[in-house]
Amino acid sequence: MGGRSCPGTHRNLAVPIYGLTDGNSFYCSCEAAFDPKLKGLPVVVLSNNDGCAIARSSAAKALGIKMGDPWHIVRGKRELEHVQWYSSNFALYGDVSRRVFQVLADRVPRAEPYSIDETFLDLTGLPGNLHERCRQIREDVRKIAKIPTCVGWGPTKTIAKLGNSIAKDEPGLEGLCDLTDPEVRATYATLPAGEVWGIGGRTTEKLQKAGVITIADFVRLDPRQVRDQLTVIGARIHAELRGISCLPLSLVAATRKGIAVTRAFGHPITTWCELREAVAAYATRAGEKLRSEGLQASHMAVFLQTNPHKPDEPWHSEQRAARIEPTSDSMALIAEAGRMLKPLWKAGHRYYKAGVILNDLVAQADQPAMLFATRDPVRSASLMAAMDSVNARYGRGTVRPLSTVIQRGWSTRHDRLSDRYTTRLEEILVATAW
DNA sequence: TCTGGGGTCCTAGGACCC
DNA sequence: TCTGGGGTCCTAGGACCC
Repeated sequence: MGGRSCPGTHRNLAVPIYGLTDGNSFYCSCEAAFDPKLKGLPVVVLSNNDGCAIARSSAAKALGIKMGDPWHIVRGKRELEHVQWYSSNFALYGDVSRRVFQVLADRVPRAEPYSIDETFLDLTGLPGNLHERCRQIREDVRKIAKIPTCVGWGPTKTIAKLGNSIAKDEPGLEGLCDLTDPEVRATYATLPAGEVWGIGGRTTEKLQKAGVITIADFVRLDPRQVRDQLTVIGARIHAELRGISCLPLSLVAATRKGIAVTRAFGHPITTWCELREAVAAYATRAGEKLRSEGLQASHMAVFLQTNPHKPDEPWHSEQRAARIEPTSDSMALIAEAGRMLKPLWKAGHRYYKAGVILNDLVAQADQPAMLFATRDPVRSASLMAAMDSVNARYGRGTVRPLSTVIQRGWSTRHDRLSDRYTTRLEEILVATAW
């Protein structure tokens, strides 16, 4: 990696220093934060449907459990009997994430949340010993939010990110890695280029064919060549590794560009009836997400896939997309999704996964009709929580569970479809002509 | 031999990230 | 039997317009 660039132009300005903190095995650490006896044990957090491992504690990693391992295979192994496994609880992880961010934001001039477990920090011009400062921040997060982290820092975000991953891999560094010094960076330039943030599998392959193996090899390339072969994205990474900051800290939370609700069914679906029910539920959920953020969507895509893990069965993946009237009304979304899905569905296929994706989001014009659609006879906690959040936003009683409505014989406020609450999915499907 | 060309909008698809 | 669910950004190419 090269030295710092552009010296002297802004002699009066301090050299920028970016930090990156990252929660170790974040989801597992969240579970352990609420159940301290998990500390040090092999813990695994599973994806939706408990399909595969999406987080492993270090003890679980040591047992050889990999990211994305299908749980039905791993579970059967005798030597893994004592692994503690959890279904994912994203509401919990979101809460912990906000707490961690608050601790960080209170301790640096500027902080940018990057992902559920990562935060970029502005460490520019801080007085005193930076290493000691980062050590203290890390300690505070562990004490207050109960989450172990690593911190890396350097002159650009990409270098900070690299520092963070080095801090994670080298126990001797005690979770801290300072890459502000070009000479220190040079000692890590023998790492594979694929370790760099933004250089994924495809790019690594491409680079290898050109004889580029290590970070040092990559940095040595001619910038124009990088721009030609790897587009502006590659060019930015290349510059950042040479100490030229191209990715500024952004303090305004980016407005969301899209909303996706996609899911594997858990078992193959063959009938139109089952399929429409699943996709109607996704569209309903997508509408809830829109409304909870005060947004409307004016573009929708729907897709349908068979199982990609069955090489002997033919694989189909079909998608349809179209502009729609701006809406956040679940009813309208269900109707649109149905219209798009119908020509995609074919009898005889064993469908594995489907999804509804909303794009071109705009601020909501006015309040849409509320819809509470579920076949679930159980009032699950997540359902009640979703209902509460709608009511908190639009006023008490805007939505209620179906059972309450029936029980009390209420004739309730209307929606666009009929003169009473439409809460049963079957009715919605009939009414929207699926 | 040589088919206008540039701008803009839209979509699909690729690549990467957590 | 059972294999994640979200996101972002960029590019190429077609349609359309002048």
